[in-house]
Formats: sequence, structure tokens, C-alpha cells
Amino acid sequence: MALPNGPVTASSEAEAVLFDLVDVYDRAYEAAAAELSLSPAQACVLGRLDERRGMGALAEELGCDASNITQIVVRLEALGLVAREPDPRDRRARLVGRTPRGDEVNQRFAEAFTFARTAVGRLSPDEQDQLTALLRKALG
Amino acid sequence: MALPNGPVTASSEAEAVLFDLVDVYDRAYEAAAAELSLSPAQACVLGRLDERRGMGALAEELGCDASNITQIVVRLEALGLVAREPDPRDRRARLVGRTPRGDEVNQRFAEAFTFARTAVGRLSPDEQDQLTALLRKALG
DNA sequence: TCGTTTGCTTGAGTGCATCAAGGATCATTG
DNA sequence: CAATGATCCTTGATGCACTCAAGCAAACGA
Repeated sequence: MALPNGPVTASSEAEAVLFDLVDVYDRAYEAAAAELSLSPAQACVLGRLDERRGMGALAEELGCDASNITQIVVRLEALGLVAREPDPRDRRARLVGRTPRGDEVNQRFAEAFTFARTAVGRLSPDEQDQLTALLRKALG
Repeated sequence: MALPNGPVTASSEAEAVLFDLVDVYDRAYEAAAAELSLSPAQACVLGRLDERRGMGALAEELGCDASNITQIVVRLEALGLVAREPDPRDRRARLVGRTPRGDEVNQRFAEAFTFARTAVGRLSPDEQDQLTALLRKALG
């Protein structure tokens, strides 16, 4: 399991709860991916492929190196969850998209990752709005 | 940079903001660690060593394998930030603790990781209390 | 056309993470 | 005691994520 990204010493209760939230969220994400024998990175990439797109676009969207994406996509392709096709508009580029099996696995992942849904579901609609507003403000 | 742990498709605004928060938090943590030439895992372990403790205790607290901790501690030791000493009470065990340089680096990391502090600081004291209460409720 | 930029891949290197296996020590029990 | 089993940690092997440098092929621009 990935180590938590959190300082032990929080200078306020709000900070401490924030850390808890992030930690639990990350672990839940990882666990949901593991249920489907995926790494978190694989689940992430798979989730971005509702539409076909180029490798570069994916890398930029995810904020990482293109060669990183190549590797992850290669593994997803080996699992039969993703397919790469030549881009008819640009023969340098390759478009990635989910296969039907990829769609299915992605769907099952979305069902397995219940954390955010469950957490928000514990709040009333009003509280959800409050939380959204507060977090937006906190994010600046 | 680590890929985000978030589904693109959130079924509510609150979920989407939650995802944003986690993503920004994780990236900020990683960036703060990188400023000090540390990996997130190294920063995490370093931050848990306000007091000397055994390797096993560290592993249990962080929810990972003991051999994982061994590796990370070995690297931190090579950087001179951490030292292992035999436990006088149990000659199987080794106690890990920060060196003075480790203290200094940890302090600088705490200063570099401004995200949680800054985010909470954008809220009034009342709002901070509300956020804390809402997140506690959401975490169940 | 020629030089540059773009899109992606490859290769090398590092670190995190997990598992299996093993050595040393402790703790228990007969 | 001595033997057994549990505990603490390390080592070795493996897989994946991530980064950087290098390179190829195609597109673009002067």
C-alpha cells in the first residue's frame, strides 16, 4: 500500500481532517483498482478514455511524461483493455481508446470505488452544497 | 509526477471538488518533498520520526510491509537524515530516529508543504469548524 | 527542399511496493 | 535448561511507476 502523504503534525483540526480525507481517499482508490487487478495508474488512464485521444494529450492532461503514458498504455493493451490505432490525420500520432472489455472493467471500477459517493452520501443536499462551497473557497 | 487518483466522471459537484482537493493535495505534497530532493515516501517516513521507534512499528503505522520500510530507511540513512541503533531491550529490533540534519530537513519540509495550511487559511474560523464537521460526517 | 518541431517509443536508471525466504533473538513450554 | 515457535528485521527477486536522454518518423515552415 502506498505511504500516506500527510504530515503527522497538523497545526489545526481542519488540516488534520483534510489529511485523513486524502489518505482514506487514496487508499480506497487503490483498493478499488486492486479489486480489478489494476494499479492505480492503470485505473486512472483507463478512466480517461471515454473518448479516443492521442498519447500526448493524455500525458498533458495527467501532467506526466509521455513515455510514462506509453508504458502504462502498453500494459493496458496487453490486458486487452485498450487499443492503439494510427491517427488518420497525423501518421506520427496514435489514438488510444478502450476496448469493450476495457469499458466493462472501467465500469466495474467505477462501481468498486464507492468512497467519494459514500462520503458525499452521508451529507444532506444542503450539507453537500456547503462542503462544495467551502472546499472551493479553500482551494482558492 | 504521480497520476491523479480520480475518476473523471463524478456524479455530483461535491465529488468532483473532493477529487480536485485530493489531487492538488497530493501534488503539493510531492512538490514540497521534491524541493528537498526527497520522494513522498521518504518525506512521509521522516515526518513520523519525532520520536525513535522500531521498524515494525513504523510499518504498521504506515500500513505497509516491513521490508518496504527497511528500504526507505536505508536510503534516508544514506542521506544522513536518519540513524538506526540497536534496541537495548530487544536485540532483534532496531530503533530509527532522525539525525540533527534529518530534523532540519523535516522542518524545512513542513515549511515547504504549505498547501493544507494555505487552504485552511482561506477560511474564517467559523468556516474551518464547519468544514471540519462536514468532513468528519462524510468520513463516517 | 532543408531544417525544425512535434508525437511517440526505446533504453537506462531510480524508487516504491510486495512476496518469499532466512538469520537472529526472544518467549514459552515441557 | 533445551526445544519449539513466534517475532523483528533484512535480503533477494520481481513488477510497476516515473524520469531523462536519445532517437525515429512524420509534419511543418521558411
